[in-house]
Amino acid sequence: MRLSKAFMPTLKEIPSDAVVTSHRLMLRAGLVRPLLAGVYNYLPFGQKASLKAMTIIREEMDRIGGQELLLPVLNPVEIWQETGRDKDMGSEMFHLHDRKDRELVLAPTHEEIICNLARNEIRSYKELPQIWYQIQSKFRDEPRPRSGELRTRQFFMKDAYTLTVNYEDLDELYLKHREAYQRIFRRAGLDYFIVGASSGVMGGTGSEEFMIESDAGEDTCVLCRECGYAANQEVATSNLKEDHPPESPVQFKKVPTPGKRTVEEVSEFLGLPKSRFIKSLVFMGDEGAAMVLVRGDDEANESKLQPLLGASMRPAQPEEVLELIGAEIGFLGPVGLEKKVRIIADKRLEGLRNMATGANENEHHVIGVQVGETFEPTEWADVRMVHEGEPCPKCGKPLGVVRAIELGHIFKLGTKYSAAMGATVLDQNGKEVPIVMGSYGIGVGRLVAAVIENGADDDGIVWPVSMAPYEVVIMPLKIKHEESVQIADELYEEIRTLGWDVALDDRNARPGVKFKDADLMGFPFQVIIGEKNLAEGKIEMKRRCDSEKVLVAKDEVLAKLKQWREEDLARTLPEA
RNA sequence: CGGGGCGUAGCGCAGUCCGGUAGCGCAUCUGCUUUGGGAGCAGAGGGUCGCUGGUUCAAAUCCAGUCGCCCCGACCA
Repeated sequence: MRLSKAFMPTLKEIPSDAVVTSHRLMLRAGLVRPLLAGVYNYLPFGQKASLKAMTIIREEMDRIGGQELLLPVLNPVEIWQETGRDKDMGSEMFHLHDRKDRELVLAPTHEEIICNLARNEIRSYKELPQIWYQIQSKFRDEPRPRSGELRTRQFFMKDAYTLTVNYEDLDELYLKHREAYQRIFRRAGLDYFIVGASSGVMGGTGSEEFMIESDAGEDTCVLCRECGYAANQEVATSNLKEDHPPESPVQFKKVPTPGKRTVEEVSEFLGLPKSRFIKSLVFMGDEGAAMVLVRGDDEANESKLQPLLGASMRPAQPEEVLELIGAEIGFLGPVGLEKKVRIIADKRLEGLRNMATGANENEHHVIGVQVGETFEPTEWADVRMVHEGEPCPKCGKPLGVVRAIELGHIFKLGTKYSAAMGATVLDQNGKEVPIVMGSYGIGVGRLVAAVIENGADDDGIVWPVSMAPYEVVIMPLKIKHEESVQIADELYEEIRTLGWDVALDDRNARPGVKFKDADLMGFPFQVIIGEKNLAEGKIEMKRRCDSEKVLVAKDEVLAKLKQWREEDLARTLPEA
């Protein structure tokens, strides 16, 4: 690529509304431009980086036997009604109407379409297993697009689906995807980790996410540096022991607490530690209301509640609470409600003595509550949020909490979709069984952004060779100096014949401009051809990742480039 | 959807409080000089001040509405 002809609108100044590093750099380096909230133009250099990511993904998917196909983005809404996901997705799905006023949607994912294809075409277990994948635009009307490429409304995604006749085969293909993903992220140069995750609206029997640690991330993960336990905070657990010494029971009693609603306020008012409170939260779910109890110094984890309360779960409105219980939020408690409402108590409350909680009467609380005696919850569950420093559930060492970017998510779906849509095959016994499915996604734009986020410095992007739009830039510093230009041209042609992606900065620009752009755009290797060095038969080379600079003779440039390239690729080599 | 901020030239901003001829830097175009870390001089082009309505002799500026963008939260493969 001759940069004098390239469309590469780099920015000297930082765009004012870009906050996260990757977004700023993608704008400044001329990779993307916004069109509307959460929708971006990919300019040539951005597209080239995406293509590098897609190539890695394709190679690794093909390696495990994946077959690439392409499914339509435009879907009839009816197919989504079959599984009820048109409702589950709600306004996250884009809806539109065709000229005959038929309702269509833009696909946010493709389980239904895959299922439809399978039920039409697959009859026998002998045609299974199948691994199908595609790389293509997804549309999701996010409530709040943000952080540049990290959360958009239209984005490229590699989504893969496995079809098997039983769960053993699913487990095997799931593991294959897990390994393929490890290779993909390794090859992109990312220091990823894998966490157990919540399946959310996808459903199914288990899922794991591929994360990289980053302050720009939207997920929070709990990690044990000691034994390697890792989980999304949505599902993380810890091994907290009860920390209250045994003591003799306090008399159960109702006490006035005028105007004191929060645990904070009441605890100060009554002179009891927050850990002595039972926090009572009311949620609405698929089967009506439920009261959720956690200790006063704990937080309820709504992701853990979702499986218990169903897809429609949401916090109850103040009016709903008042109608249900007869008291306002702030004065709620489980005592006396056992017959009236489902009570889900966090396991940490089990057996606690002398607790305080709301009296279900405005301006009053009760003290001397003995859990299991004064009231008995409907069920026990782990519904609390795990925090930094709590003991690891596996080894007991203190847990760490980090922000992370989710790059990939793999799901064991089971038969949720195939059963709902009648996608069945005949098994070895001639019995009709629903196809067992798995689904596996990687956000391509997010992957590119994560690589930038991961490797940037004050001067700009630092691409690994594997992801760089161009691996080398040749920079004749003075375009009017014929010898510089001639040598630059020769090197450029020579490197091109190797099949490398090489750029020639033949712009008639001052050296400073070329240096700044080269650093900003993150070419892994710079070949700097200046008049003075050339007079001594030397050419300067700079490696972007560690700023190593060397002066070499002209005929040594290629050897040095090869060496650097090998070293760089070795860093991103997946384990065998 | 709740809270906050911002819309003035391609980009970054001032001007708005206190109404009175549309500004600055960078970028762009022309010419000359310059060429190892975002050049210098001289000249030039470019703006319905997001949009609609209102107040006023007069609105970028005041009032009302509306649209868009960003941030925090809610939500979320």
